[in-house]
Amino acid sequence: MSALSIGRLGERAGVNIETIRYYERIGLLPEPARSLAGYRLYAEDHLRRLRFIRRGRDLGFSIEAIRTLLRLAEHPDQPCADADRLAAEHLADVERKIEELTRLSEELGKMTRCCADSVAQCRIIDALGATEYE
Amino acid sequence: MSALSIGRLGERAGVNIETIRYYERIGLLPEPARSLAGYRLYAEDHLRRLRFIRRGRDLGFSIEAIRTLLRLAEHPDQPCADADRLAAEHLADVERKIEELTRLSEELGKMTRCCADSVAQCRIIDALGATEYE
DNA sequence: TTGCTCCTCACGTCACGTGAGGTGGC
DNA sequence: TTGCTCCTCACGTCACGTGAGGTGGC
Repeated sequence: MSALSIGRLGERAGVNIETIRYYERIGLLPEPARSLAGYRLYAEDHLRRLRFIRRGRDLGFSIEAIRTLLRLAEHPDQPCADADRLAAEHLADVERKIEELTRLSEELGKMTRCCADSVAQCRIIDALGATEYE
Repeated sequence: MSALSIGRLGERAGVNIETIRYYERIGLLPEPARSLAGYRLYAEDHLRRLRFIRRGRDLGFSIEAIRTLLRLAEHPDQPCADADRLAAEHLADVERKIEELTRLSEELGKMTRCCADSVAQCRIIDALGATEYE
């Protein structure tokens, strides 16, 4: 059971060192023990928790959502309606964003690969209202 | 040709007042004339420019991209290859983001509406690695 | 001694929005 | 006088990343 340095922890979890310190500052990751020189010494449980956080971030959950999910994960006997609701809300957000971006890419698609040769005939500048300039 | 107050300008362009002052600070919108009391007095050209900026933002262009597009719009005689490239790059960004979010929504879709009743069997917590906790 | 890891603290990022505290105009 | 608009300036947002200046460990 050797302790992990912050560098090793970051490597194993795929998380930047400063990000780990940031998670500690905001109370997402518990403060680890320290060596005599003041180096952080992490246990296996820190690694599990940090990986949990990272997967949550990869899935696009906010820090506050992850905070809630971590609390839930610590109480396996409780109902998981909260987790279900968090995930459903997040999914709805993601789907809304996809719709928005799809509309956007259609707009942009109309504009690109257009240009005759000069800005005066440019559909991009045109779409932004540049024809009102002279 | 009456001048517009910042409030009227914001209304007509659909832009928040503080955002207008921010655009002025970063040099995106030229400094307007001032009344004796120090109130900003905008001309029609400011309105056109601000609408151009707003449409660009609505299309998801960065401030720096808009800065370039504005410069291009002021030179209608020049080739518009730069505008074309900016729009194409932006479109590629948007499409990449759509793909990412689509993958993400598929992941989330697998997780939601799952829960038997307790966190112990929760697919959401499970997916985040909570089973490694006990 | 060298080079690496670690430490803290402050500031930067992006594009704004909010809030404090005050003044001018009808 | 009232209420509205405007003014400046500083700080907050989100989730970090970077950089300064320094120290410990092999």
